[in-house]
Amino acid sequence: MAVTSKENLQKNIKTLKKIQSEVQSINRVALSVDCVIFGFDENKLKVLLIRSDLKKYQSKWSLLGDLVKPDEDLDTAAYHILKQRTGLHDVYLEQVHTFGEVNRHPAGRVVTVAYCSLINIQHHRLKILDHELHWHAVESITDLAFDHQKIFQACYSWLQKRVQEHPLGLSLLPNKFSLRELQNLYEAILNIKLDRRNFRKKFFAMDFLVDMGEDEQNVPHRPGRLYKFDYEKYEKKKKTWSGIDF
Amino acid sequence: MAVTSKENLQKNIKTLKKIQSEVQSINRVALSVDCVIFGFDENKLKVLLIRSDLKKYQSKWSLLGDLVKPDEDLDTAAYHILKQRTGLHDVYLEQVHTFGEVNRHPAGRVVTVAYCSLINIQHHRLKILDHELHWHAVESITDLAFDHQKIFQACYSWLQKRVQEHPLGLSLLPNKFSLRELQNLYEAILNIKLDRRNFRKKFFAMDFLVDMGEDEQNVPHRPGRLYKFDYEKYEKKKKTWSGIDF
DNA sequence: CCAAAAGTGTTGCGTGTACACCCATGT
DNA sequence: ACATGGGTGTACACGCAACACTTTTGG
Repeated sequence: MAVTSKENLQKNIKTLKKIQSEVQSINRVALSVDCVIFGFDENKLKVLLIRSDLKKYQSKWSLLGDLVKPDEDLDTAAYHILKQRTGLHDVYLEQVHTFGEVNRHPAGRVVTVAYCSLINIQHHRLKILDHELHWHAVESITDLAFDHQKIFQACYSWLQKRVQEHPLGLSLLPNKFSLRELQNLYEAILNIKLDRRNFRKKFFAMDFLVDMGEDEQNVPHRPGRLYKFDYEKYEKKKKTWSGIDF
Repeated sequence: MAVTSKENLQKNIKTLKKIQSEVQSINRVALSVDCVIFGFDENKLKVLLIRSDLKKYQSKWSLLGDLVKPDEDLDTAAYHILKQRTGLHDVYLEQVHTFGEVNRHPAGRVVTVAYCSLINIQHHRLKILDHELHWHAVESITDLAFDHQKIFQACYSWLQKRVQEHPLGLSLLPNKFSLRELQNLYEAILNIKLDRRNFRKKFFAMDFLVDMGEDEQNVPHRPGRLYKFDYEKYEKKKKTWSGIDF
């Protein structure tokens, strides 16, 4: 028993050393995060891009990304990019997928973790921090640098799916919004037309909208009511079972 | 014009070199994949685990994983593990999430990409390749090594959600199965009871089940019909819009 | 008073759910 | 014959989709 224990111990120390040396030696890759940052403006869904600085991709736009430092969590790295590029810190951010094809990057093996972020574009307007940054309508995005087109597409599809089952889309709107704005948002993200009355009924039936007692200002027609979303109520009531449905 | 172009070229070469050196130098981490391999047996959902070989976690079980080699795609690395540990190659495999907390692994910074895999446990029975491998019922999984409990939980939750909107669960059954088996599978994954008649109606209405013209064998009661799933038909008919529903 | 968008209800249809009886097989 | 689970149908409730008119505001 004692012997077995001692043998085990030595064996385990050996195994740990082996793994440590593997970890520290050749089996390493560069790791980056790339953020697909969505905004909503002029009734269009937009994405924030930066002009690529590599010759090979000179005329192309790319996602906002950076290498992950060895002492930095992935989520933290993604937040840093958001903060650095938009000046915003209170944003919706969620990991979507990791892209690790061997030859996806011209500078060597770089595995990248893609994050999807949703920001309120009005807030961002006040702090343009970089002249190489621009908002692009999603329909116009056709030819990004590296494999960023693929990453963008994955995040966009992810958003279209996710927005139907989770109220994350509201992060794209101001805190107070009209039902028209909300509907425009869904129509823009999903690229469909929705019936105004049914949309309204739907959201009121969910019972997560709080009447702010205020109306729109400066519109050339009858002003709409403003609402906010009650996230607390949502968290309590959110469903777990919605039925099998392929 | 020519000057500008030349300047650009030199600037770009410089930038590329800078990035390359960053990629090749300190900013590197070890990368692994971990597979949460689900099986279905005795009407229970099970997970394939291996006895951890590190002292600190001596008595604990862990997920099947390995370091990603510098010239290996992520998906490929996951497939290798499946192949190596189960002998199976034709399995359902999908990336779920990447875990990158700085201190998640005792051997140093290791970022891991979690994959969820579904295998037909009957097939696997024939090829037990490693005596340290065991199937565990999901309810009994409470204390895995490292952060594997968290990874497992993420994959299990992912599966519970995904199985409601995609027929991936059928990968856990034999090619021919009875409706009872299918229902047991869903009840096990979702941990709920379902009405037999409504379940039946639901699946027949989807119209993806093909009657094999055969019945169960060796059951101590009336044998049930056997069906297979028509994946081709599913691929054509699968829905894209199911409505906003939080 | 005109334009433009807000606000409001009803009806039909399809889908989910609850529920009970007869049938086929092995023992 | 009996025990066990297979196989079927109906009725009700609810949610979604289709659809038109009146109201409020600014110009």
